[in-house]
Amino acid sequence: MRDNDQMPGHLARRFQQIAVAVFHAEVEAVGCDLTPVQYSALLAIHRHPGIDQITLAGLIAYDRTTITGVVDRLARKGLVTREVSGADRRARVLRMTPDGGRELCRVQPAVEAAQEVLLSGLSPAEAESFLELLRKAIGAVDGRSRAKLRPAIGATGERSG
Amino acid sequence: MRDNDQMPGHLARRFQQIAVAVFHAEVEAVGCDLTPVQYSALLAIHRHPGIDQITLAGLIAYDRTTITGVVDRLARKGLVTREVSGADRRARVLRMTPDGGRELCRVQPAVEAAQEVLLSGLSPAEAESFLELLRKAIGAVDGRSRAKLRPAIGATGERSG
DNA sequence: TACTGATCATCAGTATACGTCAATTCGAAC
DNA sequence: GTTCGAATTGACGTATACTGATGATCAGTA
Repeated sequence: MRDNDQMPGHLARRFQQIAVAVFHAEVEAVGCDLTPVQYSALLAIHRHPGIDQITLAGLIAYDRTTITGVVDRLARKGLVTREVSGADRRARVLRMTPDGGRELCRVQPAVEAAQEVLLSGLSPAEAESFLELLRKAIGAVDGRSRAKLRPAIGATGERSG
Repeated sequence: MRDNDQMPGHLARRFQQIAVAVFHAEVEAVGCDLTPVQYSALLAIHRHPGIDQITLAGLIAYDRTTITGVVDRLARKGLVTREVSGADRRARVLRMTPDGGRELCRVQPAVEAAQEVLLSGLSPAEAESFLELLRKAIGAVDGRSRAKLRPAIGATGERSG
């Protein structure tokens, strides 16, 4: 039996745990109240106005049911609007409000700072190599997070909607 | 604004998300019902019989309030026992049951398999380099989260204060 | 004995994450 | 026009994770 620091799964959990804490600290420091997931969603909605929730989930690799709560909280803060689509009344059309735009601009430097803190233990060359390997590792097993889901539904990230 | 691919925080979340899914798949395949966190806790209790919950939390870098629920579920499955310590009536002494030992043995190959799957996109040299950088990055920012890594003081997990 | 501060476990509240199921709606076949 | 399969969303249950608060206990002190 290996030690915990030999287990990529454990290290992944630990790194992500710290990443969330660092994000919270940096974002709070600039007076914003956004979680990492809420930031990702807000950014995606900004880049894809009128997106529906399923497509949004695919874009940032979230579970479909998780998006409901995330969007709910963003809407409650007045950062996005969620309206029934005219073309497809099942779908909810998501748009960023002016308040959402301001919040996104305001939080941006904090997000950048958080990413730098996370890699502060590595030299620039090491950081680059680390991200490269991380992307490579993810790429090889991407789609595994859907392994237990019914196969009929589309893959994460591509819905060409 | 960077793309998600350039954000270590996002990549960390994605990698961890996949790690959990792969773990679940492999563990289910051998007929076990353990989450990654439950496995870590069970292994730590096996290695430190009589450990209390706070020390356990420090060993595997969990939040102290999370441990309550994790141990609760392990106890409900009959894999560990939780009794009030004779020396310190605030503390709960944790021990693995024979059933817990059997479950741990049975799940071990699945856990190993999951770790291999996670790194399947990397060559052995790359995998080693990746884990090295991951450990280094974590080491530099460890302590930023509420759940800090704290090595056990005594061999059996006694913390004397 | 009583007070004080620290420690251990737990609970309430919030948020992420996933699976299952139900309700609604859409598109297409009948 | 109604029925049927598919798709979108939401509700509910379970698990992890952290903040803040509380109760119980321990150790030290007056």
